[in-house]
Amino acid sequence: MLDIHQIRDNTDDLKRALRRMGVGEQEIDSLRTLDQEARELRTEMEKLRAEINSASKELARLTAEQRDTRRAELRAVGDRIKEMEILCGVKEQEIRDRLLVMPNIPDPRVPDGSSENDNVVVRTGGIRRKFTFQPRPHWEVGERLGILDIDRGIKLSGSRFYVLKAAGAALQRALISFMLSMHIDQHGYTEVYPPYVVKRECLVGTGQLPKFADNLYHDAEEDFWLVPTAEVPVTNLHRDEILEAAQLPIKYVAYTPCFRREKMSAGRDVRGIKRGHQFDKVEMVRLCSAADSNNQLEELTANAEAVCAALGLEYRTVLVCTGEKGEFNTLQYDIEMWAPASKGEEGGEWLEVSSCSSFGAYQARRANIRYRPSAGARPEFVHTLNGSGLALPRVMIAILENFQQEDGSIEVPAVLRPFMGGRTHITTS
RNA sequence: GGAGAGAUGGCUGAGUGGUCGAAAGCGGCUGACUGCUAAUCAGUUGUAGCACUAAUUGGUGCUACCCCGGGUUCGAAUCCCGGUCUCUCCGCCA
Repeated sequence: MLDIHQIRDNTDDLKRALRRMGVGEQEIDSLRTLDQEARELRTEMEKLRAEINSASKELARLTAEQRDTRRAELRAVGDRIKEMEILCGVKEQEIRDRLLVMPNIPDPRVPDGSSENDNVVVRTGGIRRKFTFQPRPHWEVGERLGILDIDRGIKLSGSRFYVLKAAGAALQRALISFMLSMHIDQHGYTEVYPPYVVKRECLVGTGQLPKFADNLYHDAEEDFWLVPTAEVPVTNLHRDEILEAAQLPIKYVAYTPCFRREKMSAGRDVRGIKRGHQFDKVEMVRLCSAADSNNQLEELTANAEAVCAALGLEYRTVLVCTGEKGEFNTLQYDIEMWAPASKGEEGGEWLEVSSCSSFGAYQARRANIRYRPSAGARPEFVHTLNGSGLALPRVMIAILENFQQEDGSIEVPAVLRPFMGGRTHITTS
């Protein structure tokens, strides 16, 4: 969330910046008024409380008779404080609630726009594969080979679930192992195995709550929440902590399943395995100092691109526009892989396999993650970043569609073979 | 799941209604002494909010914070209620 001081002291700059994210000026003005009112109340209350405190100290030294009259007066003051406390509490809660859903200030580099057509391609990699036959969509390739079973996924759990079998399950597992190894061994990340179920504070910390509760699976009995991304447990590892400057940057990588209700995308991407309620992802998370976060984002994005390149798949990196990016990040790069048959009859499309974002201090302020710039100095909020490295189903789609052979088999990307017992092809037998 | 014990500042740990933001020790910082280190001695040492002050990274005051949330009281670390977490013992279990 934003710092209330920013709203107080830099109102005009803030208005200008947030207008790009669709926040009206009156929204900020009313927040300012609310803050002003709450502070006046709070100041008044503190004065009254000071009166009681000093009077109470005297009271201890008075005789029994002297106390009685004074007591009655003080009790009346106490009652007034209680009334004000309630009123002030309501206002302060309102401020907090509104700050928690207010978007972050976008980086000046973020392009304005309302749809993916306004995203800017900043890099491309790999080469497009040429087919001597009509490539089939992944659901056909997978079903024919007996490695993908969508019908039985639906039987077990309903729409947007699927089953991977035999070499399909092995391929996904190989991808996970390969990605983790790469980030750990070549990119210097520390692997984390976090809980897949977290408390509500974690989701408030990274921003999913309160605004996006709709997209989360929730166990009401224990108030447990299934993680929609490893970003949530991993970023929250250092919630309410003060880190040493020497520890930064911290680089974590975690493989987890992700659970999402996808209510908002009902009817979209229903074919195949592109969008499910449960999917696997390898996620990178970084915590760093404010001065370092630009570099950290470039590095993190490069780490995700390295996976695409190693697999030998065509990809591109886009700078996401104001209307399409996450509301709470400052800057977002999406990495997309080309899937030649993912739209069935209509042909191919770019699939988002990674989203790499920098959040500035926005999440750190929510989750209270700080660091001490030098010994004895005041703690400051860290900057947080995260990015997929990568999301499994879409990479599976890209592999199934790009590496399919005319005979219906799939060539296993060379870098994955060591993780699949040296296997070079997935065939029906 | 059952029974019991506990939660205090960076750490250990006292404190059972006012003089407690909190003893003592450790640690940290500053200074003195010493050729250096160590030792010793003296001083100092929590966080946040707000107001005032306009002071080249400050100063003064007030408020809040002794796990969290309520309550009693003129006054709560201390008493009462609810919750969370930790530890020990028993049970169960991959």
